[in-house]
Formats: sequence, C-alpha cells, structure tokens
Amino acid sequence: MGANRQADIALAAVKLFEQKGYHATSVQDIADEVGLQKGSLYHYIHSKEDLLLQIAHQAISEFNDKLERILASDIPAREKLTLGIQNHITVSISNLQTTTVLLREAFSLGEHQHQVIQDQTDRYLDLWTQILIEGQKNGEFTVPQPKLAALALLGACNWVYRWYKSSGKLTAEEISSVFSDLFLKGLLQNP
Amino acid sequence: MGANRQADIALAAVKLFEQKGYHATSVQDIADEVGLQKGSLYHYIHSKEDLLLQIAHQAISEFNDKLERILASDIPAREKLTLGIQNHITVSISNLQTTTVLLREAFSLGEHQHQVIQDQTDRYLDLWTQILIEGQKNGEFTVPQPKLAALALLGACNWVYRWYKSSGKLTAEEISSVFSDLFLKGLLQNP
Amino acid sequence: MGANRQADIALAAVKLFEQKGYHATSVQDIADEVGLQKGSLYHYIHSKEDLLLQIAHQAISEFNDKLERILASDIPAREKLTLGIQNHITVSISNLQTTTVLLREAFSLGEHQHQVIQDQTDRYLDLWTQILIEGQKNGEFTVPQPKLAALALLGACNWVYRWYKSSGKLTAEEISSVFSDLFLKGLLQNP
Amino acid sequence: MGANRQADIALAAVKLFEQKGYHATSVQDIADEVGLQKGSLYHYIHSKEDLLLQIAHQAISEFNDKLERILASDIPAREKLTLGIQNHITVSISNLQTTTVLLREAFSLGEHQHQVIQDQTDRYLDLWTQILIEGQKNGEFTVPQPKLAALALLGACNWVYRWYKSSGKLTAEEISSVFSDLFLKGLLQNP
DNA sequence: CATGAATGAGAATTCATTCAT
DNA sequence: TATGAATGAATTCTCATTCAT
Repeated sequence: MGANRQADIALAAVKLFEQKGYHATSVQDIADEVGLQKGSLYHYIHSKEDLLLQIAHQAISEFNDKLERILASDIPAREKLTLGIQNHITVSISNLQTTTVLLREAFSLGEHQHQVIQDQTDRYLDLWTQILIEGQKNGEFTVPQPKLAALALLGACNWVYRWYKSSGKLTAEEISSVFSDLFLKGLLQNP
Repeated sequence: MGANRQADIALAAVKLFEQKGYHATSVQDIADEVGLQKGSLYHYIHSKEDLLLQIAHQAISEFNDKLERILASDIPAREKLTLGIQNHITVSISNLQTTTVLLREAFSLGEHQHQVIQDQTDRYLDLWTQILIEGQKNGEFTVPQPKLAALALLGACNWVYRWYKSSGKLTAEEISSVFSDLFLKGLLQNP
Repeated sequence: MGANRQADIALAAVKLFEQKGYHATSVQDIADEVGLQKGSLYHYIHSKEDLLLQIAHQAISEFNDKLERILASDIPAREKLTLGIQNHITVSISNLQTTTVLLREAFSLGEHQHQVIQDQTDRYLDLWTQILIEGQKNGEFTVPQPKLAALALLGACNWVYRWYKSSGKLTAEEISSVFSDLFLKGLLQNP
Repeated sequence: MGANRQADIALAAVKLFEQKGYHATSVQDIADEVGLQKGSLYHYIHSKEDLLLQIAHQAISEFNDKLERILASDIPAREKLTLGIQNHITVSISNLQTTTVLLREAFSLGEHQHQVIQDQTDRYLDLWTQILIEGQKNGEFTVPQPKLAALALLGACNWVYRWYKSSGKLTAEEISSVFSDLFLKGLLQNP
C-alpha cells in the first residue's frame, strides 16, 4: 500500500488478527497481505508477539489518553460520564478491528507482555472509577460501590466490539446516547 | 480421577483452556492432566475442537435454560431482571472456568462450529430483550431501544469473568445487587 | 537398522556429526539416515542439542570410568601410566566417531550443557594428574609440575582423533607403546 | 577503530569466532562489533567463510614460518626442539584467539577451503618430524617412529589453547620449559 | 480400552548475501 | 564507500491425528 512499511504491516496484522485471530494468523499470512517475503518482515518487527503487543498498546493508549483528558476537564461528573461513554463507543467503532484485537487477542501474549497491557487496562478502569467517585462526592451520583459500577459500565462498553456490525445502521452517537441514559437514569419508569 | 473418563477429560480441558487458552493447550497437556496417553484420548473425544464445542455448548445451555425459566415465570419484569442478573452472575462465578472458556475461547472454533454457539448466544440476548420489552409494555420500564439496553446489560454481566477473582471477598449476591440497582435506578441522585 | 530406535538415532547422529559437524548436520539429515520423518525423531530426543549432549556424555563417561579403575588398581604408577595411555588410545580409536564428536563438537553445546561435559573432562584431567603425583611421591617419576605434565599427555592423546585414519596400518598398541616410551623415557639418547 | 577496515574486521571476527564459535557468529555480529552495517561488510570481505579462511591461513603461516627458520638454523636438534616448543607455546598464547580459531573452527570451512589449511598443517607436522629425524640421525635422540613422536608433541602443544587462561599465572616460558624437559627426559627417575 | 510409534503439515525465526540508491 | 531493504532457502521444533498391536 503506502510507502510506510512499518504502518502497512501493522495494518495488515490488525486486519488478519481481527478476521482469523492471532493464533490462526501466520507470519506468512501477514507477509502475503503486505506483499513481502516472510523473512523480510523481520526487518520491521521483532516477533509476531511483539507485533500484537504494539497493536494492543497503541489501542489501549488511545482510550486512556482521551479519558484522562475528559477526567481532567472542568465539567460536571454527569457530563464526564456522558462524554466518556461517547468517546469509548466512538473510538471502539471507528477502530473496530484494533479494538477487537485489543480486547480479544491480548490474552495470547506471554505473561510478561500481557501484564504491560493489563497495567494500562487497569489504569483505564481506575479513570472511570474516579469519575464515579467524583460524582458521588459532589452529590451528582448515588453510587455505593464505584468500582463495581465502573466495571459494569466498562463491561457494557467493551462488549460493543462483539456485536457491532459496521453494516448496521446504528451510529456511535445513538449507542452512546442510549447507554448514557441507561446508566444515568436506569430502566425504571418511576423509581 | 473419577471413573467417568468423558467427564474427567472435559474437566481437564476446561481447566487448561481457561489457564492457558485453547491454542496454547495441547492434546498432550490434556492427556497428562487426566493421566492418559495422547492416543487414548481419542477413544473419548472426536477432536480437540469438538471438545471445546462440547464445553461451550454445555456452558451456554445452562445460561439459556435458567433464563428461559425466569422469563416464563409469573412475576413482574422488574423481578425477572433482578433474578436474571442474579442468575447470570451466580452461574458465571460458580462455573468461572467454563464461563471463561465459553466467552474467551469459543472464537477459536471453526466457522461452522462457532455458529452453533453463536446461535445459542443470540437466543440468550433475545431472552433478555424480551424481558425488557415486557417491562416496557406493562409500564414498568422506560426503555426506548430494548435490544441495545439488553446488549449493555449483557456486556456488563459477561465482563465479570474478566475481573472476578475467587480470592476476592465479593459474593455473587453483592455483585448482582449492585448491578440490579444500577440498571434499574441509574446513577443520578435526582433524575 | 535394528529395532532399537533410540540407539539407531544416536548412531546416525554420531556418524553425521563426525562427518559434517554438528552445525552442518540438520535434524532432517538425521531423520533421513535413520529412515524416519523429521517430526518422528522427537519421540526419541528432546532436542538436537540434547542429542549431542547424550553422545558427549556417554563418550567422556567411558574414558573416566576406565581410568578410574586403573587409578584404583594396585600396580606401580609407571604401569598405571602405560595402561592409561593404552586405554585412552584404544577407546579413542575403536570409538573414533564418538570421540571426535566429544572433542570437536561439544563446544557447540550451550553454556549450561557444555559445563556438564567440561566438569567430566576436568575430572579426567584430575585422574591423570593423580597418577603422576603418585609416581612422584613413591619415587618412580620426576615430575615437578604434575598438572602441566598431565596436560601435555592428555593433549598428545586427545590429538589422535585428528590424524588417525582407520585405513592406516597403525594399531592402538603400536601408538600406545610409542607414546608410553616417549613420555616415560623422553627423546634423549643419554639423558 | 583504526582506519584500516580490513584489519578491524578481521580482528572483530577473530574475537567473535573465538568467543561464540564460527557458526554462532552472524555477519550481523561482526558488523555490529566493527560499527558498520551488514551490507557494508561486503565491500571488504568476499564471504563469511572467506573471512575464516584468511584468519586461519594467517595463523598457520606464522607457525610454519617461524618453525622453518628454526629448522634451518645451525644448532643441535635438541636445541631446535626446545626452541620449537618455546616458539609454538609463545605464539599460541600471545595470539590465543587466533590460534583457537585456527584449531577449533577451521573444520567449519568447506571441503576445498579446508584443504588449503590442512596442507599447511601437514607441512607443520612435517617440519617437526624432520627435527626429530635429524636428532635421530646424529645420535642425539632415540626415536624409533619420528612421525608418531611428532604427532604426540604437536598434540601436547596444540592442546594448550584448550586450557590456557590468560588470567592464570603461567608464562609461556614456564610451560615451554616443562614441556621440553618432559619430551627430552621423560618422566622416569632412573630410566 | 489403552498404548505409543509414526506421520506430515506447518509454525516462527535466522541468516548470508545481493543490490539499488 | 555506505546503507538498509529485500530475498529465499534453511532450520528447529510442535502438534493433532491415526492406527497396528
């Protein structure tokens, strides 16, 4: 494709890892996709596993960076939550393949490499928890167990890659709006 | 261990698939765990993939069966939702390894086999959606997009296997209670 | 060849390692020689390196065992030396391929594995040194630096694999006799 | 380092071949050591194998040249032997890496290239044999099989690279002196 | 039922060498 | 002279599965 081989390889890997899974994708597959010999790939990557690590790292970093900025902004917790959900869904959907690889394939990393991603994932949960605690402290939210609530929220959002089909008609905005309403107001008609 | 080889093998496989992942688990590993030779395993299983399929099938079936009974019962939708969440969390946690294999490893199945599980998974989503629609129809719930809400709920619940540690002090009841409250009443103090 | 595959494989490996060297011999070569598929070899060996280790281990063990018995026997040091040389040359020549692999290829082992062989090699030097010290103590020998003399003797004997051709007419006895005379009496006509 | 790239490369190769062995040393390793890119090396060398050949050739040449001069000199055979040993040990120890590569790695050369070194090695043996024959003829030595004795002597001397540690306290003189005495007078107290 | 030998395809990775720039 | 991208062949090792005994 482009002249930037490093990027081409990452793109090819993301595509194949998402389609077939990390284990079912051979280095040969990636080389074929990018139009190189198997051996030539190793000018650009350390190993197949490292390639996965880079992809996962880049993916989780984007989530973390954006949520950090939202957390730091000077707006009500309620708005941080809405923005945070919107951000998560938007990023998930616009980078659907990368997000899928992050959430589905990172487990295939070796113990040490997996921990690198795990640490960043833990950080993401932590940011969400802080938003909820903030809302609790200033009286916006009622949330007796902020970490558990954050896990519920994160679960709902991280599940999106499993069912979202780009061919469908749902936009990130629609999904975010429904999710925000659900988590803010709950299902009950008259609570 | 027991005399029921078929079951022993499934148990060993569940344990190993959960610990190391399906691809990283060799047939030799399973044979070692169960105290048999590699070749002898094939008196009990068709293939490694079939073993995974059986495990996943059994796992999703339990979820479906129990939720179907809850849906059919003669109680308010609100209670169905609470029971459904409680059931899901309880089953997830008491069969944590099996649930993990279902949710994390089923993707490693071949296309055809994977569809078998996918169909049952779709059914589970459908049951949840019906509960929400029921609550909407009888005025208990306000839920403009029941399927989207069901996906949020399911995501939150299916994420549990990713963070629950049996060593932790949280019981299934505590988690279910927090989740139910969250999905019923939302986070806002004064909606 | 025979029905003992383990032994056949070791024999094939010795033959090829001697002919082409350890690095130039591929696992495929060994499989071909023994009439097996590449993958089938791994029922019998842990790794190519382990195969080399086994061969080297067996080789040095024979040298050590026999020299230990000579050292322990109740005969003059002079005779121990003569017998020791005879033993070394005889073993070297009758197992010429194995001895070659031991002395030429063991360096190709990884650090840890190489140390295993090195330890046994050091032991062999130690045994020779003891023989010389014994002769020194009881007045048979004049040997101011026994360890250095042992190294000279060992060098001379360990060099044999480099020049001995089985097609030649020299017997182990002839060589041993010349070597013994040389080390006992020296070259000088009238010392 | 220096401006003489050709020499720098040879030095780097000697160092690495000695440390890791010829096969375990990659062209990349040599390039790294000398501070060049892999491809750039090929402006200075024909091939990795050729590099080894040059090193081995230079090494054996020094042994041959010096021993030839000793053989040609007008001194008793006994003195030629002493000087020859001293020369060999001194050269071995002061060029320990090069000598190690010559004696341990030359076998990795292809058949044709290896023969080039073999021929020079044979010549070296021949020179030693002539010294012994000379001593035999003029009555200085008693040496019924001069070639066999030369092989013993050569073996003892060529073994030095295997055990000499520069950190040790032994000088080339000490070793040479012990070796000369041993080969001239033998071990026996009263022959 | 159980074994374990055998298969054969396929995996990731290394590496000496070439060559256009 | 120096680079570094590219090659393509080779290498060790793994593994699910089969089958004769």
